[in-house]
Amino acid sequence: MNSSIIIRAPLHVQVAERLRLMIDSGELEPGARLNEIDLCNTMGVSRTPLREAIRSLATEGLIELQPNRGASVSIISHEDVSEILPIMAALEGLGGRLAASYMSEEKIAQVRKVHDQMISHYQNREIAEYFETNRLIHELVTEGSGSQTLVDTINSLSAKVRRARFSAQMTEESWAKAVSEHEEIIAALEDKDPERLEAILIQHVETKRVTILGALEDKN
Amino acid sequence: MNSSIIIRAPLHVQVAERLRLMIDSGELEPGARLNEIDLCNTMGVSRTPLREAIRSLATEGLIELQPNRGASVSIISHEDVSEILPIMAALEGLGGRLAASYMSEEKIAQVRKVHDQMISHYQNREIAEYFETNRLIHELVTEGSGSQTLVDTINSLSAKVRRARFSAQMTEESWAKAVSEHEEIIAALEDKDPERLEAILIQHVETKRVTILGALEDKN
DNA sequence: ATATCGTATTTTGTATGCAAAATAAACCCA
DNA sequence: TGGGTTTATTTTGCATACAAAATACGATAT
Repeated sequence: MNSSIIIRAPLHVQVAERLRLMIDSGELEPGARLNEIDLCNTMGVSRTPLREAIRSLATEGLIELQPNRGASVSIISHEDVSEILPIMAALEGLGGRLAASYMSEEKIAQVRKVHDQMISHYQNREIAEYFETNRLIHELVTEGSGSQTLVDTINSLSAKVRRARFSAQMTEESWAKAVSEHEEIIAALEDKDPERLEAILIQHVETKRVTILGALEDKN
Repeated sequence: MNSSIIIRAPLHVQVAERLRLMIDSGELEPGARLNEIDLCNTMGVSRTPLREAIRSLATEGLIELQPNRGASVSIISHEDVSEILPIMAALEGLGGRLAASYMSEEKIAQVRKVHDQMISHYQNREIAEYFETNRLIHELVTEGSGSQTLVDTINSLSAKVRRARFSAQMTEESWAKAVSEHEEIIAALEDKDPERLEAILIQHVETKRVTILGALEDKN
């Protein structure tokens, strides 16, 4: 029996991943039209799997479909951010509350490790690495809730605001605030204090909301 | 200028709607395999739009995809319900909190009207009508939050548990409890008391969780 | 009778072709 | 020259055709 078979994902899945990456990285900017033939050429696939991938991303909300007029990268508005972040706050809060109760010691230690890395990235002003470790912490905490549905739901919302790409314009002040909140997060987690962790996470997302909206203001 | 042009939705959208209905109604049972050719014949469309629709429902989570092995209606497990309902509780709670603050008098009056209808359906033991008005009340309240994203997110989660189809097995007791909670919901809404409405809605979803899990127990 | 191997059939995955709609271009006429 | 209409081109929507994988079937041997 051979367990080293290479299972390659269906093309439409690969294409979807790649499109997600292109949108996430900004290679495909918000509002950009997706020309099927162009994308087929650059990806080396036919229109069928591409179109299937586009349909997927459309139901995820990353792309918008206009009948007979093709697809375009959906634009994240001021209002969208104002709607999405309170929802994320409630969900991250729920995740934290559950995580504080159910997370294993090993998992908590792992979060602590990533937390310390993040702090060091903060001190060295390595913004990309900071954001990645930051994201990872939130993911680990949410995973600690033990609810995959919760992880998925938050991820799906997070993917929409991620494209707002506010990190570059983060002020020294808001950055410091976010870091200090993270100190509280790790403390509440290690103390296994559900209510406190929930409250901090909700506050933390609120801080993020203000930061993002500030960044969007400046741009528009 | 002619505003009476018939804009027909793309086939893949129509097909997706129909599939959703078939899943919702139980015509396609959980676990049922979706044979593309059969479905094409019954719907009178080609495989292309059908497959696009299937991809959509898969990202919605109503359908599961197995590479080279087709799609099947995803099965809602005990664990899924236990994961989804706490999330819905948090979100309905958030929606209620916002609705109590921002909902217009007219909207509140509309909810009251549907509420009274629901009570009368309860008294007449018209279970289907009861569930429909019940669903509508929750939708109206959530809409009252003013957040379309919230409505969509809750709907997407709701769609997954709806298929658990526990209504038939609802006990007289749990039904009475749900109704009495609804009395509190409408009261808190008319009093414009955000905290109370949030608390009741969270409790209400908890009641629902217990009821559904009870029904699933009996079946399996 | 059953297990296994090989073949046939079905079913899914991907590419291509054709029709309809939308967009761009050319043209005409005031 | 500018507005509007007609024609050409591009682009999307849908159907079909072909390839690859999976499943079902049957024959053979034990």
